Amino acid sequence: MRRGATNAAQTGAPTSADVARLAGVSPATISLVLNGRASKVRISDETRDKVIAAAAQLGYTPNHAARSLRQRRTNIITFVLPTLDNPYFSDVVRAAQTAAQQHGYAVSVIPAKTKPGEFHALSFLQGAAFDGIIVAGRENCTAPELRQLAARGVAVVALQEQSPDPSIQSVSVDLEAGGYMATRHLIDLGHRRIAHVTERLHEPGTRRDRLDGYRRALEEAGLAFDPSLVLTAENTMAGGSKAIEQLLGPGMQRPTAAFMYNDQMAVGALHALRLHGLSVPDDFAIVGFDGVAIGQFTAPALTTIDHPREELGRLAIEALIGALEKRPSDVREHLLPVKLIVRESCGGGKTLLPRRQPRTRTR
Amino acid sequence: MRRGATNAAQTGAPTSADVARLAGVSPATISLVLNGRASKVRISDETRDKVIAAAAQLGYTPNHAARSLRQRRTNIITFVLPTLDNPYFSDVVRAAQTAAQQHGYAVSVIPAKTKPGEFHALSFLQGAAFDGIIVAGRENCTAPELRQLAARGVAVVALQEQSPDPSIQSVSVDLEAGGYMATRHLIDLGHRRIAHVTERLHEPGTRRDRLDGYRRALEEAGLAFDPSLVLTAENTMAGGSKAIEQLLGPGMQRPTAAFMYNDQMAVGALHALRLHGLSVPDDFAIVGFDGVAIGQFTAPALTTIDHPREELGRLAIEALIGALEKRPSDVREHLLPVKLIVRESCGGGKTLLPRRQPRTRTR
DNA sequence: ATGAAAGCGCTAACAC
DNA sequence: GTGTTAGCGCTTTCAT
Repeated sequence: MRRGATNAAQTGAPTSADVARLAGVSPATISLVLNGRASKVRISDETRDKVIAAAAQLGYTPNHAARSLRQRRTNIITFVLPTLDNPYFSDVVRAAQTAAQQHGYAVSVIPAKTKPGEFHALSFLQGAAFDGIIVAGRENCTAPELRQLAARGVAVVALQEQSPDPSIQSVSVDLEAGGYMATRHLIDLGHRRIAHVTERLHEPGTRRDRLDGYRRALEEAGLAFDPSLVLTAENTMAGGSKAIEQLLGPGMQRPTAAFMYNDQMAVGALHALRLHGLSVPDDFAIVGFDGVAIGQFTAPALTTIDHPREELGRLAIEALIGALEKRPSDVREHLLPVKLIVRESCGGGKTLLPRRQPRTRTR
Repeated sequence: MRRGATNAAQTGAPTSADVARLAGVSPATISLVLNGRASKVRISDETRDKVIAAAAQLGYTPNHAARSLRQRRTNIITFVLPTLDNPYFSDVVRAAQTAAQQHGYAVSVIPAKTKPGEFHALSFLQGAAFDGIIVAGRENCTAPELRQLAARGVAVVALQEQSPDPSIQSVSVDLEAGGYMATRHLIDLGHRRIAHVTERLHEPGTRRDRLDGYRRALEEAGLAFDPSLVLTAENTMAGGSKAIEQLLGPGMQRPTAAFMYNDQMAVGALHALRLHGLSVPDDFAIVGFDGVAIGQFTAPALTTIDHPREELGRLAIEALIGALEKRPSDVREHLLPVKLIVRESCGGGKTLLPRRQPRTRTR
């Protein structure tokens, strides 16, 4: 039996044909009107109003899959994050979402931690239910799947990593400068044994990093680089705490300060120091990295390196949409500046004058 | 000119027809093999291998839009969160993702804060690029769009809220019990003026809440409910901080303890108390709510009400997939228990015995 | 100014 | 066992 009946009975959702029938026009007209192409003087006001009324009456919404199939685009941009734990990305994604919406794109987030050895978490993305993808996390950024996606025409932007593939853009903050500023701040405050706690990563980085800045600052001050002062730990508060435990353990020639991978790990560090009865900043100084909200609420408040997180998100979206809409850009890599925020965890920010101001933006 | 040429040239992605041509079979066979329906003795091993080889050679991946259109399903479940800020959801989503993957679904997250008055942030979801949706946040849960989605056949699960629509399931933790336990704990510790700081929400709740538990505990202890002790604030650390400021302001008959909406706001509370030179727990006690990681790292560590966040995520997915696959369930609402975790922010958890143990799970 | 028709890439029914 | 065919719901020439 041929069924001319409305599809709504089967799926619960009215189709453009349903609307067309109700309005007494063809499906093509529905499309024209609802996509605003009616403005090109093509559809009469009368028809337009009929269509809009019919669509409203039926509660019609275009089928996403059909539209994507036909147009070869989804208007969705996906953000791949290693974890939802870190409020850092919350700020980045929020700004990205705002920017994306202005261009007619929706943003969705997929938490995916690519584990070394295991199959890459990104493989399921191949279906490409999105037009573009912004990837954070070193392991995710270096996944071979990304290059495949790029080869298929999906626009790809890597956060904080540089890809050998020229079609993959990157948007980053200047981690090296941040590492330098953090370490330099501690040196200026008189510290000579300065530890650096970093994230345990299983892929080699592609860009100059916190550690490079740390080394540059030491070198500049004529301090020897001591590998035993560089620890890796899990990127969590507990990880930061453990690293400090280790630093304070027996047999260690204790540092007097630590530059932590991020504010989250710095919170853990403060905790460990407290447990050891050490006062911050009097007995031990801590510098964080990121500038996320929590740093203002710790005791003591965190001195940290602030990232322009909103700008990072906005820029990532703009780079992505540029690529998507084939506006060729000569800029393959965007590098954003960071700035030192002096709070309490290193002490006397206001009394001791730094010898010179590292490059930074000031409000 | 008719083009029989491979589509790969146009989009960068090979189609099933391309694979079929290379393997010397029909597109239907490709589908059969690649979807594992070959196991039904229908395809010869030889053909199967040819197909697999051809697909691998081309790097073929099925087009998501086409497949969704044909099958009327996407295998994607979307999580709508009011914000990515709160690590609470990080735990929930992680567990949900694990559970979903076991059933062959991918999870994506959309941060959407429905603002009262403004148009509902969920409206853009109408396209339904997903099979089911799990919604958190009161404003999101009460959005009329949800009922439309449900009517269209999208499975919907609300977190912490009950919908009048019977097709919308709910998965919640027992907030009322948590409120009771938190308040009761403070009462048992000798507090008589106990404040409650809650989130500023613009929609009426649909379920018994922290506040109800708070009132029940007061009542049971013969303490009068004092509306001036119940404050609303923004659900952030800063919001918690401000609320406490207000409580300590001039002209206030100060409480000696506060039960905070969640751990995040409790962190802000600790900060404000510190600024006022009050010692926690000696001068003022704080109970949090949630049990997120940060509570272990504050000074003092937070006494809190722990939620089974993993179970919440897992259950939400299972309820959703049950609905999706039309396994009818008589359970429309799932209620999960909470438990008190005594740390430092209320003092003497170990010395003072609660008069009776509220219902809770113990590990 | 509008309609007819083709087709995006896939899969489910039905032939053979 | 495998190929043929139809069609999911939409948009987009092209005709009228």
